[in-house]
Amino acid sequence: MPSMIKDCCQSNSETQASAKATCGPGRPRAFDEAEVLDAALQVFWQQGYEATSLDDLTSAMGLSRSSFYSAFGSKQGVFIAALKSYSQAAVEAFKELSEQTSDDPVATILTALANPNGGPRGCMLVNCITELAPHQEEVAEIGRQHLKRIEDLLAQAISPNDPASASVKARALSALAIGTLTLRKSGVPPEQISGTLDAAIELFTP
Amino acid sequence: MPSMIKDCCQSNSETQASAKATCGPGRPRAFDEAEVLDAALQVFWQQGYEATSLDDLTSAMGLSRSSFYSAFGSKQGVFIAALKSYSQAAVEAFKELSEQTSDDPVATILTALANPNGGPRGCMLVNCITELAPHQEEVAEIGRQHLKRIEDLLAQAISPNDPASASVKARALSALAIGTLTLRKSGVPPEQISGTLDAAIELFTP
DNA sequence: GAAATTCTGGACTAAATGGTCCAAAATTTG
DNA sequence: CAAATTTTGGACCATTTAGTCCAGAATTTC
Repeated sequence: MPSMIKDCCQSNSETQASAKATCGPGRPRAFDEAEVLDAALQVFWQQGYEATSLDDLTSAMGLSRSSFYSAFGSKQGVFIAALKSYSQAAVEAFKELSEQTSDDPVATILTALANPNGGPRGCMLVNCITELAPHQEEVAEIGRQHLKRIEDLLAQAISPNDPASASVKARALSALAIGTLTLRKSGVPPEQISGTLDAAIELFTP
Repeated sequence: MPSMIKDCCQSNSETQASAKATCGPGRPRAFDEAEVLDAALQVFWQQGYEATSLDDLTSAMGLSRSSFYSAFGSKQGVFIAALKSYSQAAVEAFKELSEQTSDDPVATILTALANPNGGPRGCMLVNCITELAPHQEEVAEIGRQHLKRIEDLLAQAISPNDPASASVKARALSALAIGTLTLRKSGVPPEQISGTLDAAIELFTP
């Protein structure tokens, strides 16, 4: 029976993935959970869920199969954990962006939405919704929450004093941004996409 | 040496899939190629490429493995054939729609784009671009052509006398429609999506 | 009706899949 | 240093994967 009193370990990342507390005696974890989770994210992002194999994952994460399963339980497990972590980080980044931008925050956010960090891989969550939402309710739910947060951020940017009034417009704009991600994935050159986006922004914000 | 003179068979469908000419003596094909191709399309549409197994396909198409491979060559083979056939049919349908509609053709086309026959499965080509375009250039190319055709149709509807001038607007609108497909897939109720679309149309067509 | 030709079903293969398990090594606390 | 505890690597498993192959049935032309 461990004492459970001392404040535990270096678990600063607080992902809700593994319930295992690595306290007391015994060999400590040799990997940083947030780090390997991000590695898994990159692979899923690049290849999609079905096309990613266990070997792809473990080798990218630098984990043995045992460590993998003991830490995340299953392929589904890492996937959901990675997806949640992605959503959280992405929303956070957009929030900061909108707070830092003083003039024309709408254009700034839209441009960022349409040119995600992932580059041609697009938005991880949009990809996952397309691939999995119809068959995995949990993914659909994460997707809906994510989209909602993005829309709220946009509404806030459009009309800081009365965000509710801009909700429809915000949704339309986010749909527009999402659509451009598909254009990008199909190989349409970035300049053309930027042009399209600029024209749309002009129409939307008179 | 067959004579090669008589006009061949009942091959009215003209899909570019199988090079096999079923002329001369011998048992004729027991299935309609276009029909089974459509069956394959439905499965791919519902499940995606990776998630669809050979057994899924053959059982949906009502074909034995031998017939399947002799007719289509590979899983990739049917997939590409089905995708091309889908694109052709979809573009044709939109063209007819835009020609039949006299007043507000833009709204009509957009609404149709955002509410595809596939229902919650969305647009087959958008799904495939998201899943495969980054790794399969052929799919990307088919996707680009498809999108281009849709955009041209929209530009024509927006500005019948000078379509070129409306190309950017057309692309923005198609991006908007594509985005709403993702919203739909994530489970956003259709009424909300319609509302969003109506608002956007109003902004775009003053 | 006979020969020719093609389709059909099912058995088969080799590889890859997600997941399990255990002995050994490593690192902690006391 | 010793005991306790946990990670680790790799072997292992049953299942599924896309794709091949062949003997027999079916249907054509002549």
